[in-house]
Amino acid sequence: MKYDFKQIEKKWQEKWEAAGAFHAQDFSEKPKFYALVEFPYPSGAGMHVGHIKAYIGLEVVSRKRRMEGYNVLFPIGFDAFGLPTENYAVKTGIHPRKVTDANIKKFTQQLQRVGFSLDWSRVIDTTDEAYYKWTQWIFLKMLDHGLVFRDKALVNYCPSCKVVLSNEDSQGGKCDICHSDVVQKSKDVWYLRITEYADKLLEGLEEVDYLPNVKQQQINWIGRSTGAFVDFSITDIEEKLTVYTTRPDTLFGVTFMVMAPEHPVIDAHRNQISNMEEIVAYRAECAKKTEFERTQLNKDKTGVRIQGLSAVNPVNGKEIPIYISDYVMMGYGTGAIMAVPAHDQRDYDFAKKFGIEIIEVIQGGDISKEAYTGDGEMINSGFLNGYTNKKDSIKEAIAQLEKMGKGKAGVQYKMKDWAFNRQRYWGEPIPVIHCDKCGIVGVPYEELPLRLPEMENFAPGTEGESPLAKIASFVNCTCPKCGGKARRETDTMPQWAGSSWYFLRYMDPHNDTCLADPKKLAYWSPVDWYNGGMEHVTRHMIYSRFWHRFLYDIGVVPTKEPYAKRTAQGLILGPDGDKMSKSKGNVVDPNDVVDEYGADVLRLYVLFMGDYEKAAPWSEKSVKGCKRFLERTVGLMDLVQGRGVTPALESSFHKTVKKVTSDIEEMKFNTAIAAMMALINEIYDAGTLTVDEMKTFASLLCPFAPHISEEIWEQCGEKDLLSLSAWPTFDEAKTIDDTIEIAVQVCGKLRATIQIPREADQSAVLAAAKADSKVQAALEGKTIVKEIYVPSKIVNIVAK
RNA sequence: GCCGGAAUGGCGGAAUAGGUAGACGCCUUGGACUUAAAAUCCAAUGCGACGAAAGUCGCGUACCGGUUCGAUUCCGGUUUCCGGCACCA
Repeated sequence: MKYDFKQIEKKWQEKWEAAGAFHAQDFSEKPKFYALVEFPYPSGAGMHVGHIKAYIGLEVVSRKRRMEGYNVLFPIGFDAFGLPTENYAVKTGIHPRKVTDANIKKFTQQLQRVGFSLDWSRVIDTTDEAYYKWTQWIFLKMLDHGLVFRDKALVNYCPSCKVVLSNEDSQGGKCDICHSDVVQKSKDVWYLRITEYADKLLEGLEEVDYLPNVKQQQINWIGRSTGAFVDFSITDIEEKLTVYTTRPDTLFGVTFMVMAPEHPVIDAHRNQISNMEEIVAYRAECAKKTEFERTQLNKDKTGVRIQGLSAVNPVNGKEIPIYISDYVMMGYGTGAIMAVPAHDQRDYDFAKKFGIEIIEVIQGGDISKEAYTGDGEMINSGFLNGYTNKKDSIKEAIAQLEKMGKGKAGVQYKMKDWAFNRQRYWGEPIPVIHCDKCGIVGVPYEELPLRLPEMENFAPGTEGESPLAKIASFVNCTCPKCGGKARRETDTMPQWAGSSWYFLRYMDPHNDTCLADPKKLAYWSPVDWYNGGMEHVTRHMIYSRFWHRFLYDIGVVPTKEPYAKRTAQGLILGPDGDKMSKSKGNVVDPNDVVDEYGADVLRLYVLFMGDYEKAAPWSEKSVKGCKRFLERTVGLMDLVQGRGVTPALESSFHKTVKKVTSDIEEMKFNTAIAAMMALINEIYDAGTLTVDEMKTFASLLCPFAPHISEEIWEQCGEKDLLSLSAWPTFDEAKTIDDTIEIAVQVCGKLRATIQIPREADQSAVLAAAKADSKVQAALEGKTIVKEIYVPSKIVNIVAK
């Protein structure tokens, strides 16, 4: 038999398609299995091999599960709204719709050439109005439930892209898209109240099976901390200054307070402040710095004392100064802190610079050198003196504060509300109308989808306005409530919107009366296994978990959590060991590999190159090794004779079936393939195998290299598709050898290996070990002190 | 700085409820086939020393130390690298 991969791969892809082999059945009698991979953004560059790696893991699992009798849903779609396409449209004048369609076509063709067992009847496209109708619907539901609000805020603004960016999109002070410097700008911003779901998102993690580091990253992202809100009175004014602290027990060590420069208390009491000019100047200085600069310059503390206002420590009545400094953020806690320089390094640095008193309240460090943040006995602390346990002292401090009416226990999160608008064309229009009389009014549900209007110039307006603002017919409308003249919102939703619920749409992709039929949602939910990149485990996963939990709360979806299990694949690095990127020119195109070696070789190599969860560099040489393996597999056909079992191979077959079966479930694809390679080497040594063994081998190989496996299956006389046939089984008893090899050590050093019957007892094994000539040589002239036998593993004889 | 994860031959990587380190593949070397090359097949292949050879001995899982009959695996410390968060009070 010849290995003509081009002809074989085309043949089987057509047969699978004609048979609808991979279409999921709604409401089948079989157990369901929903495998989800992160749908791609269809960029103009097409897919690279990293995409293949991201999908191939669950592709193998899905193919195996189908053979095991599951009703498998393994869908794909396209997350097609987004800036790169729009930027391309601005540059070339080609409509994003056309660009998107062309890119989707290219991605589809690439995916199909690799032979993925995806259900192509359920493809979704987030830019399809039949899809984004429901994205808008969910937004309106959130608006109805008070989870949407609008606020003027300093936002991250990219002067080059002319868009407002979320904190997540502007990390490191650089725009995620064009990498130019981000500046601060005051804007009206739409927010989703994700912070209201912080505890639910945290609790939900307890019931899901995510990789431990994925869970940990989400916990850190949400950033829950417990502590207390403490009220400080301010001299001569009524208002109190409330701070948040995780260590209320250090209150006796408070020697000053710090507010964020923009704190509203300052403006409210400007008349009492004698150095307002100095404060205004400092504010101007801070505004010039981007958030990135603010956080980078964390060594050198700057600030200004507010002259005319001072605070009173609620536990000891001491009057203390108040400063403003940009090391305190308006966006976390209350925008003001109580400073405990003896036990917080930032406060310590500030106190040293401004010559403020430092009072030690926890023993154990040397506060002449640095702040002490460890544990120890409380001192100089009135009613808290003598406490040595942090938990107890905090508890006592809160109890006392509550008694005095000066404070209460509280919780804070690092996670912020989700800025949910972009001034861009290629996104879902936010379905909201501004009415002078009625305020913000949602577009009526029956008017959805609110379509993206046609236009020709996609360049954003100046000052970060959306291109949609230029279309009068879109902007001008009537208020659905009062019927008066009104203006339509012109901002669109961020890239993350469409991907926050796409996994639900796959369950019922063509429904036009609801986002998905509740019966189908009930059948398929939740996603059994979700695989994707580590870069998406915080933003995308937390956003989508938030949307899903909201939909659960309003009775739309049947489960609290969308994803039962989450894994992540490692990157494929370029042949040079660097991250693949267009600019470095080290990108490997899957089409090139398929052309030269075939889809089965590509699939096998991506799985074999290393631990699936770790990064590994591409190696063309090693690709050839996988090709050899498939050629040797084809070559087995020449050795086939007879039926039944080849005695010399029987145990090896059972062992390999066992190993491949369990390795796939653990995503240890590399060792599964290694086991099949080892088996094939054994078969060549034996020089013969039966048709039945050949078929078993093809079945095992099918999830990895399905085209050649189907071909072999057919050549063995089978009429039905191997992809829909049964997964091989093994007999545990036949994986156990009668004769086992035991290593014999003398004083911990390996001296010999002996063959013994499995059931041999300890004395027989030790006798055999001592009878070995090499062991005897090592024991020569020594007396045996101790003999250790670990059944079926090792003998160690200790001698002096 | 904080939170995760990792470090094993020339290379990608196997093996951890403590038990023969280096499976499988790549590279390399020798041989077979061939007019020749490619492909294929067979053999060798952690490092070092001795030996004509069969072989023998020693050293080896980032580094230092510990527990143990026995440590890549467990414990303490150090270094380096990768990922995430970062003035979060």
